[in-house]
Amino acid sequence: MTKILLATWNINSIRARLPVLLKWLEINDPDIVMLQELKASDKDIPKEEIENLKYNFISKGQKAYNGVSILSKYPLSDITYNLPSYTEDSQARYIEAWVNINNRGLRVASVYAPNGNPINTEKFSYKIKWLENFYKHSLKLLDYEELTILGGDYNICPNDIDAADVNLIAGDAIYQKQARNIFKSILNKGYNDAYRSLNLDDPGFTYWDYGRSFNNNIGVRIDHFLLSSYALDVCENIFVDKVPRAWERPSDHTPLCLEIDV
DNA sequence: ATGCCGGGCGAAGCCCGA
Repeated sequence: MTKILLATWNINSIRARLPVLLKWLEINDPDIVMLQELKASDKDIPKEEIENLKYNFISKGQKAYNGVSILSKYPLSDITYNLPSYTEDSQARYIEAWVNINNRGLRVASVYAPNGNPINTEKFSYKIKWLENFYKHSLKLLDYEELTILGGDYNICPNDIDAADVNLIAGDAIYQKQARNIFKSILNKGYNDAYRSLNLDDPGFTYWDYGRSFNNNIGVRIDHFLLSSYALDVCENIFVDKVPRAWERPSDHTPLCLEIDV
């Protein structure tokens, strides 16, 4: 058996966050990392520094906004650079790959769902359209009957326990029923919200606004690992690493970590 | 409880994030 540590992290600019990212990688030595919000085109991503830490690095970058990547100590293949169900999407929000681990493996994706604010605008309808297409593709992946791990910033706060104060986000796109219902549909079709499957009581916040929110613990749980049942079966542990959120020049998100034994 | 932070772009002020 091989123990694998995975993480998903919205780093809010890979260039501004490079020192924090490299420090975190060196301390924790994760095997697979899904990053979101790189805010850089592929040519502007400092991938050599990451590859120097013995990672295979793939990305779908975009100038100024969005951008997703996967880091892996194991070989990556069968790479998909967008949602096959939404190839006309102009924003870099999805990358998927097969990870070969000792001639077995798992399928992973780095997911960055749209923010969707303000509601009652085309930004929110785009969020819903994107999520519907993600839903469609995620169902297709279930047919493969693989260890499937879809990690990312879903920009969805699934339930009341996932927010410090629901009154603060009542009008926010992350808390709208339309978006939350799509998330629930994905779970109803067979995916597991890994954090909530294993932690019934801890809120598990992964995001705190810049300013005083982190010190006051006014957070939300919007970053998630969605697992096929085969992946949940090999899941050993899942936890939020709040440490880098307290470092200098942090991202407003902190890593969500998952340990599996395959 | 809004962008007052923070980042990108591009060279001031606007777009974006949740």
